[in-house]
Amino acid sequence: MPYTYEYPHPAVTVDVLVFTFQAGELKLLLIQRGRPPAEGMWAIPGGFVNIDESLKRAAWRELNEETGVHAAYLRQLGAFGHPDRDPRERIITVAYLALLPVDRLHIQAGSDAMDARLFGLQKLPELAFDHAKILRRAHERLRQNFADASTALHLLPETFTMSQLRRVHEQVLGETLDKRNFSKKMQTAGLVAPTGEKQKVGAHRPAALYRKA
Amino acid sequence: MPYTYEYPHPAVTVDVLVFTFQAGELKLLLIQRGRPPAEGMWAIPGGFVNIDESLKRAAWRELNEETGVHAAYLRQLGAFGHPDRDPRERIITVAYLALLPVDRLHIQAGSDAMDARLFGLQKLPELAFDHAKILRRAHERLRQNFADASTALHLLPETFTMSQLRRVHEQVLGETLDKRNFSKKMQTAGLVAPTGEKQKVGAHRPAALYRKA
DNA sequence: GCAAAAGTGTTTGAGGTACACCCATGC
DNA sequence: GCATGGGTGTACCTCAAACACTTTTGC
Repeated sequence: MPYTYEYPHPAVTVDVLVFTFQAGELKLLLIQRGRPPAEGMWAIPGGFVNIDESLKRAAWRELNEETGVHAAYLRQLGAFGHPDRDPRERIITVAYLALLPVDRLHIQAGSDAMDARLFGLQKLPELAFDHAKILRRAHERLRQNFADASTALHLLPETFTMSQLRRVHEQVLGETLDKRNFSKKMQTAGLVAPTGEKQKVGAHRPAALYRKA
Repeated sequence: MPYTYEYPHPAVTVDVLVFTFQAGELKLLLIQRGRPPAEGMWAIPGGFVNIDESLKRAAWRELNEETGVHAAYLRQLGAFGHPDRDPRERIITVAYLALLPVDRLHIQAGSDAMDARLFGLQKLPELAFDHAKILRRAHERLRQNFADASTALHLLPETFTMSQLRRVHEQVLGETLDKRNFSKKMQTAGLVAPTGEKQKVGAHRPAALYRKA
């Protein structure tokens, strides 16, 4: 108990919103809390920032602990610090946004979690603390970041079909996009290159595969 | 000395980047530090977050202490938390971006400042701590926010000329803009309305005044 | 009258949007 | 053969960009 200060200090955590794209849906990684407060509730994964660790480094550590991932699109979303957002003590959290392809993601429930799962954004459980607010801000931010169309590529595997890429955009923007216009735009923008391969799934014409250009 | 914790806690501050537009230039409010560390150096105004105060509220308090202003455009820029960014102890700061018209700004050097002044962005002194880094991020963010052309209006007084508005944009974007195209865009976007008044200054044709529409 | 900033229209090109039919496959 | 999603081209329109001369004022 040796850490003493002249003035009260808040605790600082990082929370990482891990988004990926699976089964035609944009999904978010949540953990089920294994201890109080909010035990049993679903929450955005995160943890305390070590005293000699940068915020970004703490975010990488948390991301790695939950997913095994070392490299990904990782951006700071912002700080959330309402005085009563956590019942234990004053906790300020810095939220990060991570985008990564589902095939690189190996979900591991951290030591203080009962479970960890991906949830479609339309099928989310009730979230602990102020995490619903953080998620709303993340979603707004995603929409902004998708103005740069290359952002979506971080959510997909090495190769992907044009429909998959289009569905990522559609789900983030919350509107449907024209197939022809979308494909034209991606190609003339030089964002994707055809691999020459095709992907056969289901009772329909195979789809051409593309890679990030 | 009564504040003890089981684990070390960082201190948390808010810093407020106050931008305004004066004498044809985009300016930033800086304070000259009146005590160590970095005594005598110029810095972005800020201070510690009270333990029962939200981040936003702390930012408003700091803004008000330095400028007397209660209402302004105030947005969170982000958190900066390198472990060695302050020599005293681990301090994480949450930076805010404020835009306000110069005629509402009443600069008051806070209690721990020797001086407070506006600086043109091209004529900045060397900044304390990691404040140059924070400023770079603020400038990037300003450029992004100016994609919404109405943002610039927060920097100008109630009435203004088209040239003033154009110069705000030019300085944030770092490029010159075509007079005719700019004026057309502002008016067809419905962002400004002519007041009917004119402003006579200097040996040239008077400029029409506009207000926010 | 001259210097200094304000004011004003037209043309062009690029990119975004709307829109409908045939193709390859599995069952 | 039929259901399913994949793939393709054209016409239109909107908006951004380029561009030069006249006007009003103070000195």
